[in-house]
Amino acid sequence: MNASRSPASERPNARIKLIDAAHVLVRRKGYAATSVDEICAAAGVSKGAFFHHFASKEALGVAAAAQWTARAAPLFELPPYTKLADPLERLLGHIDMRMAMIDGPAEGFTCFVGTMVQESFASSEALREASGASITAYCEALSVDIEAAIQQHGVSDRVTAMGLAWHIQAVLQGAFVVAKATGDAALARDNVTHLKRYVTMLFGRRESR
Amino acid sequence: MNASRSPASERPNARIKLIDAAHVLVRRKGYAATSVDEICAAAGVSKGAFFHHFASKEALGVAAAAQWTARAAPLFELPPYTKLADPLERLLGHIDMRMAMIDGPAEGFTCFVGTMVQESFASSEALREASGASITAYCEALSVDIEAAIQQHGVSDRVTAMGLAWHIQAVLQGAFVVAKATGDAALARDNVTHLKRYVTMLFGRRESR
DNA sequence: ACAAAAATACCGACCGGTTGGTATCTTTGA
DNA sequence: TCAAAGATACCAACCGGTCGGTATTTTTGT
Repeated sequence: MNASRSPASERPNARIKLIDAAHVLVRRKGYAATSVDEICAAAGVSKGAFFHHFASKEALGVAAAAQWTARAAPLFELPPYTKLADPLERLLGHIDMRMAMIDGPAEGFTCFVGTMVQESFASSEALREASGASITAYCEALSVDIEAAIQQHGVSDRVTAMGLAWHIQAVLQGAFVVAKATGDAALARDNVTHLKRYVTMLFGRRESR
Repeated sequence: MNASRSPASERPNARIKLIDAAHVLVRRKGYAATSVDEICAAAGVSKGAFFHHFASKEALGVAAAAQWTARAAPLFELPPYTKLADPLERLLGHIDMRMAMIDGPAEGFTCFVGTMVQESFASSEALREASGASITAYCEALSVDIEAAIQQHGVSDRVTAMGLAWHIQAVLQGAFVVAKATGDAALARDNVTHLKRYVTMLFGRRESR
């Protein structure tokens, strides 16, 4: 039993630096336009190190998608509103937080896996699957509070927790496209305002403020 | 006065074949991953012809974005629901039509400019601008009926015609991302159902069906 | 009316640079 | 001591783009 052993090859430094660099560069330029050399340069790591840790550029993409999921996890635990008693309040708090994140240049708030899957869904099943898994994990995390809110407040027929979670995800992804196309983060935030209004109306609340 | 003269370099055959091929290939694989050679092969045209009609790959992207706008125009004129008297009914009919279009493989119903702008917004201002213009044109066309519906039916405060048009656009773009990530067009259609429910609620209608 | 001239459409070989990936060597740490 | 981590050098395929040239159509001068 060697306790000093890292659990699953999570020790090395170059590996995580390469993944971080991929997150930055792919969000800015897309997956195909980002070269391995660029990622290495941004990570301050040699090309030999890259192919020591990853069998291919595609393998890096898969690992970066998994890391993206891990990176999103704190969003569901850390913020103050996650301690609220009412699950609907927690959900609306989450939407507010996602809206507040949409600020500055688009490459700073857009979704790594959302960007990557747009380019790879038809050409790489491995990348598509990894991206899909990351997005699905986000929706499943969201659906916990949504399900509780449905139990507590009731909701219109034919609305499921996962269905609404996917809709929230879609509005966010769509807002990112709008931000990229117009260069205007405020326009993207307006979409999330519509989303919040929809959720509020769905659960039969008066519109606040 | 020579009446047989074509108006503005719209005559050649290779040009439109190259743009059509670009629409197909970029929607399937993305802009960066689609090579000029591939586009030429798909169009059945030589590389020399490509660079005769377009100064660069980027110039083709700009032209293809403009053509994408032209291709979308009939959506606002042809369908039967565009003849309805109530602008809200026309709007809901349009949403229904967009939902019905989401079927089969994702490359068949997703948005060329939406895909392209995701990759190019930070690396090519020309492509970003051309894509943004195409999306904006769609929103402006949508906003005509929305504005009329607001006048006729009234709507909650702080909702503008263009703002709602952008939201509709965002939900569609987001639905495309969901379809690509999951490979499930039905999941993408569910998002548009949420959108239709939102619009219906916004205008104070009872939910139909 | 008609040939010369000019413009347009198109071709495919070719270029320098970049791509993802490999082979080999050196360093590090326990 | 020895395997993992990292670096250097290198490769063949492919990239966007150029080039010299031909075929066809349109314009022009008389």
